[in-house]
Amino acid sequence: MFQLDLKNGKPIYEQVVDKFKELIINGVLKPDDKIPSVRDLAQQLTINPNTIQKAYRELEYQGYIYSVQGLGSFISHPKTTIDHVKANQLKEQISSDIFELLYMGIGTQELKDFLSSILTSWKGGKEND
Amino acid sequence: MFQLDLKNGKPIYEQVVDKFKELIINGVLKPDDKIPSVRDLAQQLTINPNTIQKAYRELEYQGYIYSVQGLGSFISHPKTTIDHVKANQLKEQISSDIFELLYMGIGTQELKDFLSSILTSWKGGKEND
DNA sequence: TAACTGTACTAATAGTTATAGTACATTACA
DNA sequence: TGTAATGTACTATAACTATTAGTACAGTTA
Repeated sequence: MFQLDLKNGKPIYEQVVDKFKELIINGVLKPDDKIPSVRDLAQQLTINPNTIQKAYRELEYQGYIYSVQGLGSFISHPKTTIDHVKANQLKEQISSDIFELLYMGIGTQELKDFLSSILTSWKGGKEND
Repeated sequence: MFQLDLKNGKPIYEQVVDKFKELIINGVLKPDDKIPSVRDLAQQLTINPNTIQKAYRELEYQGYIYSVQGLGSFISHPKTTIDHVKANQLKEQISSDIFELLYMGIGTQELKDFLSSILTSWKGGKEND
């Protein structure tokens, strides 16, 4: 399903969480899609099942998947209400990253073009709904 | 000089690093400004000097400060060349954060306005050079 | 010399991460 | 019914990280 970088410094379960979030946000995984079982994915990635379980628990806590005993784990439906606390955290992160880029000397026009290209490339799986 | 959140989950030395980076990037601290000694800042924040030392070592490694034995630690002059590896890492982080905001349901126009306001507010201490 | 500075260690403690193993409840299906 | 697969919840252990504590040394200033 995807690759891991075990020498990344970043905890394995966080890498799993991030990968799934990326696939969900980019529309590769769609609502009610089934994801591999804890034991299967652990075997595929040759890591311990507990590590996957921790990742799935975190993904469920963050609202990206839901799990049903005996059935498996599945992609959640997007929320209809915005979590403003989380949104503001993301905004602050974006803000400080942009400031750091500007401090490093990136051109204002280059930065604008980069941000425009992100907005343009946003499809997010909405087109197939 | 600033406040710490000891119950943040984030390591203390990383919080110190981030705070200094913020002050430097926003132009509050200017090149060759002296920052508190390892022992002084540790006393101010009531934490261990080794934690501050680790933060300063990291800041020096990242190029934000320079230290001179017997003299103290000071704000570095901005680099004249862009670190493209670091710039690309920042771009990827910005990109995924923006996608996450869009996935959460933030309006495209609201996002554009937010990004514009960041660019507008960029002064970064260049005006007093 | 005395006081301050950064730097480099060792050691101990607490917390986190990952692995290993076990057990139990729920679901689907033959 | 029974079996296999699933999620879930534990305990235990080892390795690593973060933090504190203490000591020591070298360079700078007055």
